[in-house]
Amino acid sequence: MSVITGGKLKLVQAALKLATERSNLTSLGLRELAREAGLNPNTFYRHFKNLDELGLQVLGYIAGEMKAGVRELRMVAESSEQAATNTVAFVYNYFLENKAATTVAVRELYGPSPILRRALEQQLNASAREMAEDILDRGLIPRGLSEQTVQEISHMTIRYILFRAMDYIEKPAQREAIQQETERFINRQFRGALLDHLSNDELDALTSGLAETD
Amino acid sequence: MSVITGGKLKLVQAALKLATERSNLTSLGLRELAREAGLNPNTFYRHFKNLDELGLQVLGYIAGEMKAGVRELRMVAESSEQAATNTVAFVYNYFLENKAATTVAVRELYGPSPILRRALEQQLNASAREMAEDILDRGLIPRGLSEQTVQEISHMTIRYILFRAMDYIEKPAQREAIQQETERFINRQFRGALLDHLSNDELDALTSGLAETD
DNA sequence: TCAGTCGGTATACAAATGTATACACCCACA
DNA sequence: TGTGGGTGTATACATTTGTATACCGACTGA
Repeated sequence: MSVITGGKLKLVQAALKLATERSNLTSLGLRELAREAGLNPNTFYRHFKNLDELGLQVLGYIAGEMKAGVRELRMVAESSEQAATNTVAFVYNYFLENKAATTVAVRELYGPSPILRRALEQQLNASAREMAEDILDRGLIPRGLSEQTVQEISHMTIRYILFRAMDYIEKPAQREAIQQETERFINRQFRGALLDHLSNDELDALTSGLAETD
Repeated sequence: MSVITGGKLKLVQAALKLATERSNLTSLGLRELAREAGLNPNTFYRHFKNLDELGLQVLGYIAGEMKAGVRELRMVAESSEQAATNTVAFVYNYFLENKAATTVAVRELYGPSPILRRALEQQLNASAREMAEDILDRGLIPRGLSEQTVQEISHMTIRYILFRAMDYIEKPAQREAIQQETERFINRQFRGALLDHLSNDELDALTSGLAETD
């Protein structure tokens, strides 16, 4: 299970910190890193062959944190009726408490290193599958949606929330609004999907009695 | 109107190229840049005070390209009935033809420089407003949605498409799928919004006759 | 014709970087 | 008891970086 400790942990955490406040993982300097970790530059080589290897370890570290978060998330959701609202709030709060990891993930997802990108994408896909499973198992959504549709929407939602989390983190005044907006996003996706197979005319017929009242 | 030419243009294009293939704008080196542009390092100072200023110019350059694209886009959309499909295809194609600018935009939107981020965000917000206006003016969406709702959905859609464009660019085999998925995304948002003010029970009643058939 | 500005170059230098080599301490284990 | 590996340090060095100063040709306007 090789848990990271000591100087190695210091370096990984330093990387996370520096990548957040200055740039991305792949453009960190070895000496810069050692300085932040309070170690001698050469100590780096005791733990990593090069900077790429460090990057992968950092992602592994992030993945570990995220997994713990998701597990906790499931437990909270389990004990709640108003799943959508509470889950969205919880997810954002989770990102807020893992600001550095979230920032790095967002930046590396479309960053310059193919290795890191692929690793992150798989992580996100796994989360989407899990979310879809969860939704289906617990019957949280309107009836009548195929598994494939739920998966697709989960996939979109995960990505949407991840990016939105950056604004959530950095604009405290808008947190409430972002959270509500995200709930609307999710609801619209699922509800809209119920109407996927309707033509525009059929849609008109169905909704002719409705008009937005606010 | 100060159009960029000569050595300055070479530097801006070099920045775009290097930022795409290696990292982000803010981590470029002055000498690296000059080398790529085939110029003496000190020539940089003839055009820019520092690297931040270069970054802003690059964003301006990108914004210019984007604006031209949007104008062209409007003309295409004008002459089409099936607006959604053609527009989505056109937008992705536009990103494809401006790969470097798109990549840099995605990376800087949540990158380390607040200045660049703010500039980009304003650019995106302007695009969203324009999209919303366009949709409302031309009556492209189901009746019954407030202007505010259309704006919100435009906002979400612009961002969604921008990020999705990265996959579109880099995974040719998936382009068709991404395009269709995006169309579903947009339709679901607008159609789902029609049902915003329904409770879950009302929704059940309305859709009880419907079942996904594919 | 000539002075001035613009875009570009050459040279120089202090600072920072990645890395190699050699040394020091601690702990396990034979 | 000693010996070997894991972790950290000190010193050194070639390379690269940002930037300062000075020089050069072309174009422009008086």
